[in-house]
Amino acid sequence: MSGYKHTIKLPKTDFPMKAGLAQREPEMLRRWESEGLYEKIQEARREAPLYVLHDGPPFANGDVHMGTALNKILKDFVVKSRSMAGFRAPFIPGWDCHGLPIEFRVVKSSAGLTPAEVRRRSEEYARKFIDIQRTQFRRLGVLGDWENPYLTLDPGYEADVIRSFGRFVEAGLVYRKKKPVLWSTGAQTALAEAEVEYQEKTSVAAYVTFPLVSGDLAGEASMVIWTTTPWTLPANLAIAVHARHTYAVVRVSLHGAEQRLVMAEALVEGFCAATGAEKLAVEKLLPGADLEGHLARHPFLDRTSTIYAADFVTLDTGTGCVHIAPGHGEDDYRLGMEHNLPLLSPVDDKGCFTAECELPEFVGQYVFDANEGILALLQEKGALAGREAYAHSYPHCWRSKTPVIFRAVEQFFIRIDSLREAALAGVDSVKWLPHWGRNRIRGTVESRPDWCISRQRTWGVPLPVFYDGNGDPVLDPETIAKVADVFAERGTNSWFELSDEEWVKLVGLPSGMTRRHDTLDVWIDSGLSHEAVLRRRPELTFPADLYLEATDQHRGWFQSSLMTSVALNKVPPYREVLTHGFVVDTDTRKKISKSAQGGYQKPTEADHYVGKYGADLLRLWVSSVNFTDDVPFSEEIFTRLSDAYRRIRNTLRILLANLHDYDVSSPPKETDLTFVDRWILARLQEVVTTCTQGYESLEFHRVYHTINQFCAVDLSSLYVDITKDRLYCDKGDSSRRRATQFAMAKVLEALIPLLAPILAFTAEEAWGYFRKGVSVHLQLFPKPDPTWANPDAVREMDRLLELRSLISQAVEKIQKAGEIGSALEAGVILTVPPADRPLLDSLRGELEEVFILSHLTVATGEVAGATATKTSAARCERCWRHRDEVGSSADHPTLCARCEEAVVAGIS
RNA sequence: GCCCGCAUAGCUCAAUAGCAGAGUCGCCGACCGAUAAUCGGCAGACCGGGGUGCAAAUCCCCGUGUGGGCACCA
Repeated sequence: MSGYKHTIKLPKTDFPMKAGLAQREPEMLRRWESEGLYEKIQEARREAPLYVLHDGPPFANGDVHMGTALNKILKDFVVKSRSMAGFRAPFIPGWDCHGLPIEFRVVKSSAGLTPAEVRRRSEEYARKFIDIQRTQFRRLGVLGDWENPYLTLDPGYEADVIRSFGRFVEAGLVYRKKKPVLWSTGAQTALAEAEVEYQEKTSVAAYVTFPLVSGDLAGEASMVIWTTTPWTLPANLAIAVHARHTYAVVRVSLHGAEQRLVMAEALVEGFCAATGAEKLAVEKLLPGADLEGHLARHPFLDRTSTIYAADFVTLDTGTGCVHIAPGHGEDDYRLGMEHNLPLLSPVDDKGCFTAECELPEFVGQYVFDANEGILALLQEKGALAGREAYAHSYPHCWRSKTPVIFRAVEQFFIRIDSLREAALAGVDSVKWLPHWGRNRIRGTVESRPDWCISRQRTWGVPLPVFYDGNGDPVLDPETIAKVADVFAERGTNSWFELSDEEWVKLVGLPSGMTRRHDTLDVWIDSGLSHEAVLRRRPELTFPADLYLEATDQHRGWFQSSLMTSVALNKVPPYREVLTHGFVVDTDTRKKISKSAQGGYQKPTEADHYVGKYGADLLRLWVSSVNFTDDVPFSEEIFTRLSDAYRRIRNTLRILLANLHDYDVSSPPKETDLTFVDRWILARLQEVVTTCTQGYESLEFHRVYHTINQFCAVDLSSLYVDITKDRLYCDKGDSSRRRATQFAMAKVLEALIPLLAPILAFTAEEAWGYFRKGVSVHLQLFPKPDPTWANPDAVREMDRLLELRSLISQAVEKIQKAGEIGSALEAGVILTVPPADRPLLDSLRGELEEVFILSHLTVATGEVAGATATKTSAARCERCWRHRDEVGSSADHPTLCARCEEAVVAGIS
C-alpha cells in the first residue's frame, strides 16, 4: 500500500492496553510492600500537618464482603487523598476480637470446654480471620500499617480497657443492680440494644381477668388486662392504669355468663370484638385515679396485685389495664421500684421456669413453650376472657436468632444520665456527614437507658470485680488498676487460669474474696479504641479528625466511643463523622450482607470480584457511587464500570504513547500553543480544581465523574482525535506537534496523581511509564495553574462543538447516502450567524483541524447550519486528507504540502 | 403511629430557580495509523398531583415508592 506509512509517527508505548488487573495487581502489591511504600509515605510527610482517620475495627469473623470492602476502600480514598493533599495521614487498621459470635462458633463446634480452653480457641479463631481479612484488605490496595494493627485482644489494649473501667468506677459511673435486661436464652447472656434485631413474630395475646377484692367493686367486678406474654403472668405483681383516662365498669355477656369488667372506656369495643363478648351495659365511668390502690386477686396464684397509676399506660391496644411484672419489663421495673415491689423473675439462664414461679408443673419448661399451659391454666380458673393472635416486631438475639426475653439479673451498668448532657453537647460540636447523622445520634443518645456492661460469657475482657463473703462486689479503682497491670503482663487468660487465692494475693485483697467470670460488653472494648489506640500510638492523636463507618454505627461504635470518651475526656473522640449506606443488590433491592440468606446464591465476598475484575474495578465502583445513600451493586454495574475503566486506561495509554518521542528539555514557546492546546490545558485546570475539591469534601463520586468525563469526552473524543493528524503526520519538530506533546505531558502529570487514590494500581502503573522510579502515591496533588486557566477558551470551544455537531450531522447525511465513506472525503460549507464570525475568523487556520475536516468554507447567514458534499480535491496518500495541492509536487505527487515537508525533513 | 433521608435515560451520576448534561448499554454507520482499540449519528429521563415565581428537576404542600431511625411491644 502506501509507501509513506513508515514516515508516520504512530503512537508507541509498552503500557499495555489490556489491564490484566487480576495478575498485575498482586505483583505491584509485592513491590509496594517490599519497598515499604506506606512507611515511605509516612516518612515523606513526617513534618506535615497530621490528619487522623481512625479505623473502626471490623469483627474478626468471616471473609471481607462487599460492604466491608466499601468501607475500607473509602477509608483508603481518604488516607491516600489526604496524603497527596500534603497531610501526614497514618492508617492503623484494627480488629474487634472478643464477643459472642466467635465464642458461639467455638462452643458450637465442641461442647464442654473449660473457660480457658474456650478462650484459647476463640483467640485462635479470631487470629485466623484477622490474617484472612488482612490479606483481603491489602489485596484491595488499602495502605496502612498492616504489620502493626491494633487488636482488642492485645494485652496492652485489654489493660487499657480495664484502666478505663477503673476510671469509670472512680467517677461513680458504675453500679450493680438486679434489674430486667435483654436476655438471650439462646446465648445465655445479657444483650445490649445493639445486639438485638427486631423480627416480625406472631404471639398469643391474652385478655385476663383479675377479680377486685377491695373497694366498692370488691367481689363485683374484675380488672381485665391484656398481655402478649402470658408466661410472665406468674411474675405479675401489679396492674397499672392511667390516672386521667376514663375507665368503665361494663357488664358483658361472655362465654354465656354475665360478668362485670373494668377497662378503659375507649377500649371496650375492641375488647368485645376480640373476645366475642357482648356489651350489655356500661354501669359506671370513673377516672383511673379512682382505681389506684385497690387490690385484685391474681388469677391463679394465692396473692393480690395492687393497682397503680402510671403514665406509660396508653390506649393503643389492650384494655388500658396493664399487667405489671417488675422482673420482666423496663416500665414494670420502674413502677415496681417506685412502689417497693419485689423483683420476681422466676426464669433461669436458659429461659426455663424456676421453682419461684410457684407452679410446680411448669418448672423447667421453656417460657415460650409454657404460654399454652398458662393459657390453659387461666381457662381452667375462668380467668381467660379471650385470646387472639398478635403480630408485632419482637426483639431477637442477633446471634442465636432466638426471641429474647426481659429478665431480672444482677448486672453492672454505666449511668448514662451522668453522661447524657455532655454527650449531647459533644454531638453538637462534631461535624456529621451527611448532616442528618446528627439527628440520628442525638436520638440514640437522648433515649438510651443505662448501659448494661456485664456479659455472662467467657470470650471477652474480664469484669475486674471481687466479691466478699456476702456476695457484695468490691468496686475499687486501686484494685482494678492492679488487675490491669497483671493483664498487661500476663494477658486476661490469667483471670481464668489463676485461683481466687492467687488473685487476691496479686491485688492485695483480704483472703476469702472471690471472682466471677463475667466479661465486659464488647462495645466497651471497641468503644475505648480512642484510649487504647489514638492516645497510645505515637503516630496518632486524640481526638481523631475522622471516623468513617456504615450508618448502623450511629447506634454502635459512634455511640459507644462517644460515651466512653465523654466519660474519660468530656469530649467526643472525633471531629468529624462520615457515614455510608449499605451495599444493596440492585436485583433484589436487599442488603447484600443479608441477601446471602435464604437460598440466595450470588457471591458476596470481595475476593470473588477482585479475582474476576481486579481491585481497581472495586475501587472505581466505590468512587462512582454516592455512598451516603444505599450503594447499588450488581454484576451489570461492574460490566459498565469495566467499560469506563477501559476508557480511562486507554486514554492514559494514548497520551503516554503520543509522548514516545517527546523531548522534555525543549518545551515549546507559549505562543506556539494552538487553540486546542490552550483549551485542553484550561479544561485541565477546571478538572484539577473540581477533583481536589471533591477529595477535600470527601465526595469521591465527583472526582470519578469529572475524570471520566474529561477522559472520555475532552481527551479521547476531542483533543486526542483532533491532534492525531499533527502528531502522526507533522514533521517531528513542528511547533504545533511539540505544543501538543507539552500539553499532553501536562495533562498526564496532573491526571495520574488525581486518579491515584481511586485507581491505586493503574495510576501507579501509568506513572511508572511517565516518570520512572518514584511511586505516584508519594506525589502531591496538582494545584490549579493560573497560567493555563482560560474560561474564554472553554466557552469558545463549547460554541465550536455546537457547530461541530451540525457539521457531523451534515457529513453523516452524505455518508448514509453512500456518497462518501470517510468524513475526510467531505467538503463542508458552514454557515454561521454574524455573532460567530469573530471567533471563527480568529481561528481560521485551525478550524479544519478542530473539526477534523479536509475542506471547510465558512459563510455567514441567519442561522447556523452546515452542508456537506464530496470534495473534488485529491487524497493525500500519507495523511488521507483531501487537499487541492495534492499532485502539484514533482517529487511526491501523491502528497499534500505539509506531508511533503515532513517527508523531506525526515529523509534529510 | 411519629420522624429523617432518597427518588433524573435500561445502569451509574451531573445540572446558582434560567434550553435537563455526561458516560455506559442499545441501534446504525465510519475507520482499519489508539485495533480485544478509536470516531460519528440515532434513540432514551426529571415518581404522581397541587402551590409559589416571569421562570421550578431545583423552593413549599400532599401522595406513592424506597431506605433508615424512633415509638409501641417484651
